[in-house]
Amino acid sequence: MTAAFYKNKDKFYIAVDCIIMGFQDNELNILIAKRPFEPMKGGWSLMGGFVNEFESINDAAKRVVGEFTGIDDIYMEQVGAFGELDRDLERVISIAYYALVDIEKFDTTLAVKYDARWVKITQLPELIFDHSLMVKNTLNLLQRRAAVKPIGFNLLQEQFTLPTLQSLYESIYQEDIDKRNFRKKILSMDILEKLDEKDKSSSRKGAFYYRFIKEKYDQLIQQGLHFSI
Amino acid sequence: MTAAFYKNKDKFYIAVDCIIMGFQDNELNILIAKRPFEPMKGGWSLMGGFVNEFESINDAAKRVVGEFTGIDDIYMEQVGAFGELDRDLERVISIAYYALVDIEKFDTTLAVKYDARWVKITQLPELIFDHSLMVKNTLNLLQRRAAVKPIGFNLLQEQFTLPTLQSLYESIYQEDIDKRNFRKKILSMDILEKLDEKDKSSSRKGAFYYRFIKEKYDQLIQQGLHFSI
DNA sequence: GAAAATAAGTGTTTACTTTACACTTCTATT
DNA sequence: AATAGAAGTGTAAAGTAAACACTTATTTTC
Repeated sequence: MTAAFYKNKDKFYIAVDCIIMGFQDNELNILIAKRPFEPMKGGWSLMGGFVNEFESINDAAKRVVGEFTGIDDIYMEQVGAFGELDRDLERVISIAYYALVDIEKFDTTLAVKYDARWVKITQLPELIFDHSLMVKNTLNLLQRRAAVKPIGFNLLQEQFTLPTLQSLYESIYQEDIDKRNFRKKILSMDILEKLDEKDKSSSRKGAFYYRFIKEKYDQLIQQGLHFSI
Repeated sequence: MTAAFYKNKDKFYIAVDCIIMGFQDNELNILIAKRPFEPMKGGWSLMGGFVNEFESINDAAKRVVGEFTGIDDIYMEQVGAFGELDRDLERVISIAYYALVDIEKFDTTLAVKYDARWVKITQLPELIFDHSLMVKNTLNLLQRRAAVKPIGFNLLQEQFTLPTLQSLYESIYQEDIDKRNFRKKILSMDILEKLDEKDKSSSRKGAFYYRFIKEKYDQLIQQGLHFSI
């Protein structure tokens, strides 16, 4: 047999649908848009696009997130492939990726261009096709990942306060965390650097800024230890 | 815009590649075969097939595993989509699934038909394309899943001994487990039923058989408790 | 039929991790 | 000078995980 072996096989459109997450007002937000074309025109949808012949699926996802946010150094991970029959008019198999972005870097002119907006994860409307399922699976995956890898920092600016970091994890796990226990744990890993500057925007006392130091994290791993929240 | 929107998009062959796992000789085994066609003819390969137009990707995976094992009540889970450019001569995007089967139910005539064989996971040869990566990701996923869900039983016959169950987990985690701690933990969940019969095949004393009772597991969950090894 | 061989089976102690919990400090505002 | 409000701090108790060695049941051997 030769390449002709493939000839009688079916071919499919492949979409990438991206769960683009940002952190705003102490909550995870997801970028969604009104779908501009049929089918399901006008329905709320994740940001998506089609895979092109000469790009990998990972590259396609990176491209799509770049198109819709203007950001291109992005932490992404695949959620999985979704391929039920009734997903679309034409058969489309979709591969979902979540992306963690610093919402401050978001190019807001693109929100206008694509009729997109950031919506709190707790207040998402019903999304088209299986997009709601994709979000559900993403949150699941994110909860497992964020517990053992320092990926949460991708959602924050370089400098952040511990109260902010804590509320990020509270939003990811959707449950309250004890302030003392949280600080004890994150600081004991010695992967953060305390800065002299304070953020005074949310209290009179002000909260000190910290930075995540990747080198210190790498050291931790080299010692056979693990990140864990 | 209408369905015509899709018209200028590229289409792709979609394969499902299945990491079919069985448990034999106290070790996880994976079913692999010599590839019968080009490209990479003769290379070691996972069991795979192409997705057809009128089946979901999950159904395609079930079909493929059925074809190669003769078993059709199968625990499966998607590992993820693999879509690098150099995977094949023609562009093929592949979706990997792992399947946990009771190797006793395996139809051995199919092994002959497809030139397939069970190979210990610790002794796998280099596989074609990104199949080795798929196996690696599967073991990773399986380790995380098996720790919190009672999926290991899918690899065993209905009756099994605790020493067998333990060696299954040891093979999944690729590390030794303390016998007393293991028994304490698994028995404390009260999801197994001890039978009167013994397996005398591997010791003079013989080891009692146990059965996994799904109803007891469901009860556990209802009580807000969790399976955990 | 007694002794040996071998895997199955059994509890307790120690270390570690997680959870629960309340007051003081800092600083802007009144 | 007093007040308001979030930031910041430590300890004790409970629960979980890890370490560890001998007895039991049965077949095989002599």
